[in-house]
Amino acid sequence: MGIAESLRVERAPAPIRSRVLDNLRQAILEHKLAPGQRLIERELVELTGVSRTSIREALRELAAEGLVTTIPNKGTVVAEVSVKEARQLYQVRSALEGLAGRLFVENASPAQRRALASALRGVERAAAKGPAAMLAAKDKFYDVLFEGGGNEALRSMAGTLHARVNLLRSMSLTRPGRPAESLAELGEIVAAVAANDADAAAKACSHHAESAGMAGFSALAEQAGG
Amino acid sequence: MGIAESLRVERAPAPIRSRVLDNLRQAILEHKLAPGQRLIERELVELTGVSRTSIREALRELAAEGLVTTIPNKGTVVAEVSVKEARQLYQVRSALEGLAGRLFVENASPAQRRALASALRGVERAAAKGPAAMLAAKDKFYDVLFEGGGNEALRSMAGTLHARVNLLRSMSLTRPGRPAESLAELGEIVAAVAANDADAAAKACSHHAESAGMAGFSALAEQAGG
DNA sequence: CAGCGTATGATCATCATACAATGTGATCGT
DNA sequence: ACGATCACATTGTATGATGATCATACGCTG
Repeated sequence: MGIAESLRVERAPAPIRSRVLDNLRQAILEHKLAPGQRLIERELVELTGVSRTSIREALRELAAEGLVTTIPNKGTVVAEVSVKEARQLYQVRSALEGLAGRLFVENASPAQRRALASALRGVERAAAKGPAAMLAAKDKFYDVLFEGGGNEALRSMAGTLHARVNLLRSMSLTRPGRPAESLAELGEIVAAVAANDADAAAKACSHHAESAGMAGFSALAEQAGG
Repeated sequence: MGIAESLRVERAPAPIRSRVLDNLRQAILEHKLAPGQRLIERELVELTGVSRTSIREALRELAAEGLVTTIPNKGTVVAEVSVKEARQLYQVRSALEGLAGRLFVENASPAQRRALASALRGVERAAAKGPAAMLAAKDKFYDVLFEGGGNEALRSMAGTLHARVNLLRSMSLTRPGRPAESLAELGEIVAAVAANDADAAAKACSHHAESAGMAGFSALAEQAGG
């Protein structure tokens, strides 16, 4: 690290509202706040210790991200994602991940390619430890993938998309056989990257996203049906 | 229209902040507010006649949409899109429009297919009237396209993306020969739709977006270079 | 004149408070 | 049981105050 970076004082005392925003977002993603749950401003004020102004501004941003829904004069609730909406979100996600795969092949550095292979091994190891660990490892895999593609806009859009489908996925990888299938699909991605085949990588990424969506839906259907 | 729709009273007294939001968004898209221009809260208060509270909340949403940039303790400016960012945005857009084309073939009703062909003829007519008219007609074309695909999430993401690249495109169709080229590409989309070939439609849509991006960039390069 | 420190003004960030508008549920009289 | 009415909770908007941060101008010193 050069002296310029080492001396740079972090220009981000992190405005309160963005810390509130981060906390709320995380709480939603971790399902500490369940979809449909009301977010009453006064309660948030008490919980966080910040003023209503800041709370409201944070809520506006969450609303723009699609993580909460605001009903005028009624209030704000954690967004609920219908199955239909989730299907749409997965379609979009599939398209974006296809692009991510292509860009990775086209732009990733050798180190990033190694990191992707390494992340795959991480997922393999995590697969044994249960769904939660595997999800975390997959997030890491995707981090590397999007990072290597070098497209910030893509990464951020995929991120908000991921957050939104996450509202629904409590059941993604709970189907027997799905983890192994998922692993195989990730393997194909890495293989396509190794072969430097952008089209194949795009297809593999897109296919994986689609297939993950399908798995979630059939789990959902079973749950609803049973 | 069924009785349910005909009796539905429009539940939307339109909170002030969302009207402010709409107005600001439109002003930005119409380049009445230029990229880089500062948006000073006090001035916005005076211009709009609403309180700072509402202004700030609207600005937070615009920031989440990527249309403005907020620098802590400094202020809010209309977002500036660098060429690099625009390239990334066009890549994403291309992927999304590819999906849109595929979904249209898969889901659009006969009426919507006719509307698409009709929209194409509208673009042809508008092409003679200059770039502005053609842009408007193309927006209409895309409206039909996304509508027919039936994916709301896709539509809305494409919308915000469109808004963001719009920050940069004053020169998209000003290149000689580009309008004709653009028309031909739209024609291919419609042809693929007529042939019910989802893959071809996806490719045609994606190609058109990509090619529009390229045209914009070379125009930009000329401008910078000359 | 270059460099430094200070004064000053503009603007944002946050907060506390107030009041109006709206929706919700309880109460009450019949 | 039914409808009107009232009370309460919550959001929507406005206002004023205070502190923080940044940009700029100014003046001092060597």
